[in-house]
Order: sequence, then C-alpha cells, then structure tokens
Amino acid sequence: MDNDVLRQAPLFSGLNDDAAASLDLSMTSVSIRRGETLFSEGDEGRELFVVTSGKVKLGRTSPDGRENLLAILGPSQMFGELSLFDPGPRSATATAVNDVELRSLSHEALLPLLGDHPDVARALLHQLAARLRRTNEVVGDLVFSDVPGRVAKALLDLASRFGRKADDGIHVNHDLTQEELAQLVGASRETVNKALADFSARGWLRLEPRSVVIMDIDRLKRRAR
Amino acid sequence: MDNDVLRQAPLFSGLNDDAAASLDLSMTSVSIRRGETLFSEGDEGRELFVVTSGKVKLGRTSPDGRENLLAILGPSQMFGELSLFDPGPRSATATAVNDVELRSLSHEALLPLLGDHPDVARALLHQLAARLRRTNEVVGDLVFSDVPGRVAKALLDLASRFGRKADDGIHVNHDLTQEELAQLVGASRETVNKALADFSARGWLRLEPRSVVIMDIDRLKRRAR
DNA sequence: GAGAGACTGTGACCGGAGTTACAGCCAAAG
DNA sequence: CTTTGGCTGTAACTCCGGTCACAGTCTCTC
Repeated sequence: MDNDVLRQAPLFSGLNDDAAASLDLSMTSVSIRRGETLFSEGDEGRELFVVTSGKVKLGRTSPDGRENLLAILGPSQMFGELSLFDPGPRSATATAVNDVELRSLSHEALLPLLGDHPDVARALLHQLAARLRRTNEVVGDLVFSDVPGRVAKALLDLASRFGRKADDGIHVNHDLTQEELAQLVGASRETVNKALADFSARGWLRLEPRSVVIMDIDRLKRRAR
Repeated sequence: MDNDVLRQAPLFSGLNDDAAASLDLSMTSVSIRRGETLFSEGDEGRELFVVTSGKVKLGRTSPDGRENLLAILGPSQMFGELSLFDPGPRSATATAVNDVELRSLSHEALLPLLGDHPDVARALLHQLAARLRRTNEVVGDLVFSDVPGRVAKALLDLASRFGRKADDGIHVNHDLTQEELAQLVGASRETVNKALADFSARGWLRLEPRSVVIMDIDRLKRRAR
C-alpha cells in the first residue's frame, strides 16, 4: 500500500498491514475537479469515501435554494458513511472545493470487516461519536455566538487543519470563497466580509483571495468564544 | 427479562433472548426525580443510559450561563454513549424532565459485546448515524428557519414521540415549560410564547400547561418547512 | 386559604444581521 | 488587449427576534 494519507484514516486505524493492504485493494480511486459534485442530496448510494488529496465540501440545500455547508474535509477524512449505517438517500451533497483525489469503498466490502475486525467497528464508532460531539458544538455556536464569533471559530478550525506556520503568521489556504465561508458559518456573504474586514483592520489577520494569514491567533481565539 | 421498553432499545436489537437477558443482568437501575441531574457537562463518566420511563433532557451551557437543549429523550432511548466511544468528559448535562427510571451500562460491560456480537456494533453505528443525520438537520433549521418554524417543527417531533390521538386532536404531554421549549429551539422564552399564542389564535392548537393539543397538524407541518 | 414562587402572556424598545444595490478587481477566454 | 463573469468590498434600509419590564395565573406549602 503506497499511501500514507490513507493509512491515517480512522477506517484503517485498527488494521494490521495485511488487512489494510487487502482493504485497500477493494477500494477504487476517483478524482474530480473543482466545482464538480460527487453525489447529491437525495441520491441513492452506499459508498464511503476517503479524501487522499484536495478538499471536499459537504452541503445541504434548503427548500428555497439556499445552501449550508456542514463541513470542509481534507486528506485522510472520511465521509458518505451515513447512508451506509443508516440506510437511506444521501443527506448532503459532496462537491470538490479544489481538485480532489479520493478512494471509495462499497457497502458490500465494508460490512464483513465489522465482524472480522472489532477494532474497525470501534474506530468507526469513535469517529461518529467525535463527529456528533463536534456537530453538537456547532449547534451551540449557532445559538450563542454572533457572526464574527462564528467566523473566527471557523478560521481557527481551518487553520488547525490546513494552516502552515511561517514568519509572518499562519498561512491558511482554505480555498473557499467568502460565499462558501458564509455558508459554512450560516450567515450572509456580506456580513462575513465585514467581519473579516474588521479582523483585518485590527491587525489580527491579512486577507488574500481564498486564503488568510493569521497574525494574532490569541485575539482571534478570544473573539471566538 | 421483564422489560419490553428496554428490549426495544437499539442496544438490544441485535441480541437473542439469552444474550439480552445476560446484558440486562449487567445493567443497574437508577431513578431520579424532576429537576435532578444525572451527570453534568465536564464530568468524568463512562456509562451509557437507557430510559425506561419518563423523559430526560440533554443540555449544554454557554460560558455566560445560557442553556441550550440538544434533545428530549423518552422511553427506549439511549444517551451518554459519546464519552464511551470518544473518551473524554461528558459533553452535555442530563436532567430529568419528570420522574425518570433508567438502566445504566458501564464501559467495561459493553466493550466485550462489540467483539462477540457484531450486530450490536452495527446497531450502535446505525444509532449514531441516525443521530448525526438528525443533528445535521437541526443545524439546517437554525440557519434557514425562523423561530415560529422551529417551534412548529419541535412540536411535531414531540407529537410523533409522545402524542396520543383523541377526538379533539393530538394530545402532546411534553412536560416542558416554555422556557425549556425555547432552549430546545434556540430562542428566547418570550418569542416562543408569542409563536405559540399565534398558532393558538389561528386554531392550529390549544395551549395547556406543559402540554399542547394539536388540532390542525397539516397547517402546522406547512409552517414547519 | 393566604402567601410565595414558578410559569405564562404581552407590550415597548433596540440592535444584529439579512437584503438590496453598486463599485472595484481579477482571471480566464476570446 | 479587451471583455466577461466571478469574487470582493461597502453602504443604506429593514426587520426579526432578543432584552426589559410588567401583569396575570397556577400550584404548592405552611
């Protein structure tokens, strides 16, 4: 198995090398380009995906066409498993944020693993529990925090996953438009723009297209909670 | 095993009678009264609970003391499993809404089951996936719906779980104060009261203390989405 | 059955954030 | 190079819903 990124995915965490290699063989590769969608809300589909490179956004659309992003997923992260454990149509749409490489695993290939490798079951339960915790926190933020607070929090989350330290600050190439960032925090594009402009005016960060450089992470953290 | 309610809990769904009976033996009973709390956010604790009678609310408190309810749980429902699969302090506070009977299962007693009974693992994955789906929907509602819409939706949910059909409508004894209902939908008590008063004025429902009678469920459904 | 405390019902006020409306800007396409 | 379309930056206007402030009602205790 030639892929470190894949090996770090929670799905593989309980497997020895042999089992991992054999699981890898039963997966297939997919690649999609920025803006293309992998599956849509309402689709049938029983595969699970692991990102090997690039970023994917998971979103839902309201009856009147507005969109809300549930998550931005990067390398090693898994998605699409809900329709697998809780059979039913896909509950969100998966779209490439930039060019993306994925590995996909079918329902049929995964189920036997659960019996043979209890550690896989445990890893998946762990994964879902962690996601549920995180989502509960998002609910709390929507209820308690104002938009600038949620923007700050989203930036910190993106920074922790995609940020790279440099002399002039933490470079976060999130690849998201402000529109997408707004959908991620559940606010309008304009309001998010003003929050960012404000943070920038205070010297907490520098704005760049589809990217920010965080210069004062402590202030940002304080604004977030 | 003398308890049908327990037998319907997802935790037991993959077990034969013997296995269920033996699992039951390793659980202990707990009972608490209205207002008492079972565990609090931040506590250590590695047990999982199943409600056998009554209702429990799961809530989180913001730094400045405001509260948000994640769920109202009734008979056969399970909670507290997050700290079990994703070790860490409890992420919510569990409080009795009325007098409650519970069965509790420790970490140590559950883990071996996962290996021995793959169906249990599958049932739990199913359960968590369903919860995650539901929670994602709550996020969508917070972003897209106004307060009356969320109130309508909450009432419909409570009705589907605790409602009883009668000649004059669906009686929903939710046992929640309007304050608690407000915390459940993420709004202020006053705004929720006004939404309820409005629904009542339109003849969609009748208000009773800690309870409502839904008279026009279709209108309510239309208002909800 | 009187008083206290909790819950419900309503109004006045005000601020945060959505909506609308443009004006730059940049990158890709021709 | 120019044009076009997508993205970013700002301002004016409006309104939903939170806060504050009471009044009315119900229930439980003494």
